[in-house]
Amino acid sequence: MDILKRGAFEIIPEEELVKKIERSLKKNVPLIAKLGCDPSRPDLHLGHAVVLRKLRQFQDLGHTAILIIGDFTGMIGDPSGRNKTRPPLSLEETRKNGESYFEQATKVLSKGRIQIRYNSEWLNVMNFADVIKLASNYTIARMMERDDFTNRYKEGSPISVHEFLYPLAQAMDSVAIKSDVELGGTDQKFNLLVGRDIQIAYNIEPQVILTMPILVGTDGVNKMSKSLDNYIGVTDSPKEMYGKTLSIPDNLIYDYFLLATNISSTELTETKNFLENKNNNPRDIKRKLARTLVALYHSEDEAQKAEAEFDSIFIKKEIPDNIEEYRFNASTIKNISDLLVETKLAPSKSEARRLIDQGGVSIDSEKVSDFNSPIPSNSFIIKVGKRKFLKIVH
RNA sequence: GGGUAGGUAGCGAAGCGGUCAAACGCAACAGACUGUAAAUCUGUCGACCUCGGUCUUCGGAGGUUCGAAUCCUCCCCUGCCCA
Repeated sequence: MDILKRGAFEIIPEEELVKKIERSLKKNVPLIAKLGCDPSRPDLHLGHAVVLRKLRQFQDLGHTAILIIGDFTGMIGDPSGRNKTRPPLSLEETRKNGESYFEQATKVLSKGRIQIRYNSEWLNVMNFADVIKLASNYTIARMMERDDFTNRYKEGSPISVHEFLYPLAQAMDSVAIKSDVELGGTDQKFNLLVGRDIQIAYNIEPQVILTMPILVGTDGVNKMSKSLDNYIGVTDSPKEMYGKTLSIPDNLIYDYFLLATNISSTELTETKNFLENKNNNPRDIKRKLARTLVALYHSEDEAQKAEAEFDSIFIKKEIPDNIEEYRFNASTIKNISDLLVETKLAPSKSEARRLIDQGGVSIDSEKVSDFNSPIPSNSFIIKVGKRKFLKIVH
């Protein structure tokens, strides 16, 4: 129970979870822990990992984890935290994303004691009468309790009727798999609670809900999300992961240790003390955080390398060793600005010119001053901005 | 169904016949600085070329005009009020 409570924001109701666990131990029947995944954005980041890691703990305690891939609900789009209607996706798209989601999720989850279910399995076969029956179990007033709906309504921005169906559809997932516990971020609280109510309406023992805090993104302000580009992806390269971690504001260090790593509670306390002592440089502990994260998703070895590379590029301002290579094709590329566009280092020629004008481009450590400069005839390394390198090979 | 207010660059939001590629804010990008890819400051931020220009944009399609994001017509989308 202590393990499960670590980092958790809320468990509703906690006593019920205790009872379920006791019963499970006595009868030797594992609990069913549910986690719904939104396959509309298939790239997982540390924010998703917070909940996945909690699910992993359930697995480690011998319970069954069920990942619900919302291939069907993905067509609706979760309105949580949104101020806009989401563009709907096709079933095929959500399927495909679901597969990649699973692949990434197993970086955190154990492959044993896990089930994957696609919710189109039961949602796609419901007919209109079934939907009406489902919808009759919930009221508009209760739907409107949700902040995002209320806000959008007050602001006068559109809310489509089908968006009301989202929490209900998600609740049907809980009915279908008879979940004992459902995990989610605090922003999912409403949806998870609807699941409880709908389970009761369908005469199923209601699930306990366990919410995890939302991980703040690298900008230190908003929740971590791909669309805000303040995320650290679970598939990010060691280099990226390390660098992004160092860019988080100092006040997030503790939360990241708590929510995104496995360090022991004694280490957590040490971290806290370290940060509270004004004589310490937070950078030191942040470097440890970055190493820990890289080690978790890659390896200890990679973590060391990433750190060494980071130091060499940003502290000593050297050029990294292993740079991506690009095979140069002389027929279409005449000058530097063409090259920037061709290699996607710049989105357009105007942009390429701007970069050069502003001194953002260099070749073998020499600033490029003229966008019409010819391409050197031997291989060279081109650098754009602070951290984009590309080796051009003839 | 009726009334009314709107749809402008990635987002928010000015503009309401020429001086508008379109103020301003945010985001983004580059530079300086820094332990950092943070903060701050400076610059850039439709496309294309010889930097002086050229071309395509302001929900969509037509029209008026020497000239339209700005006026007119029709259509599509959204909010609000009334039924």
